Amino acid sequence: MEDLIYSYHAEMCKTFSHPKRLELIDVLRDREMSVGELGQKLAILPANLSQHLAMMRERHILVSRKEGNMVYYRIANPKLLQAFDLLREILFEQLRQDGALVQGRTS
Amino acid sequence: MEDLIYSYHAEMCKTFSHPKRLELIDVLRDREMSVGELGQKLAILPANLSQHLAMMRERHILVSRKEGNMVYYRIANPKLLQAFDLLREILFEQLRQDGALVQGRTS
DNA sequence: CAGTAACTTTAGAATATTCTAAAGTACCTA
DNA sequence: TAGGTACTTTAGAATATTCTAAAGTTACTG
Repeated sequence: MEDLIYSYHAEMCKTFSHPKRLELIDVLRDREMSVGELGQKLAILPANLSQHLAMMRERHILVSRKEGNMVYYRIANPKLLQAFDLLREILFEQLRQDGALVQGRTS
Repeated sequence: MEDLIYSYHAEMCKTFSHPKRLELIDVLRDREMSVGELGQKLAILPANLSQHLAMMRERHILVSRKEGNMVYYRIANPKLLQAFDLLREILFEQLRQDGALVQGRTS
């Protein structure tokens, strides 16, 4: 039974295992956006963008809404951003300790 | 530059994209354990367990300590558990809404 | 209704992940 | 130092993920 929960949890985490999907989540942080708008921000082919969006929609990470010709996506659960930010904090703590990512930092 | 951060972030999340690795994190929640002890709890072949542990060690999710014949693993950063729990909360909210996971629930 | 814009889906090649079995290393103990 | 215990590494087959290009769908617009 617990095993099933770990599997669901892992499925959810797979969503976060791709840089472009993380970027999508980050870009959708404050407001919904149309697919076209997302495509402009992300430097990615439309087909590939659509695939990433579909995956996140199926896993209920994103929610979509159709309006005429356009489809708008937004983050399903704002708690997701808290988790996102927490992981990023951990990441920065690691990088600070390891001294990686030193080159190119502006701050 | 941001791209690099998303990549690091995604790399970290790959660690959480496997049920056995999530179970390892959960089992190590309260205290360090030897590899043997982990093997008993997890129903997994030693070689495979070792591979999962190595991956998490390399990504600084776990820390290991050798004592004589045995190797002990523990969670590197306690904030990780906060993120883990937050994601699990989101997961349960989703499951409650979707009505999945209904069969087999004891509570 | 023909043409176009905004997305999505499919197919399939390239790449990455996962698992098992076998071999390897390090340390302890008689 | 021979043998055992605890763990790791390697090799490679099975599976899953990702990307591109091409074709498909839906809705608007003249």
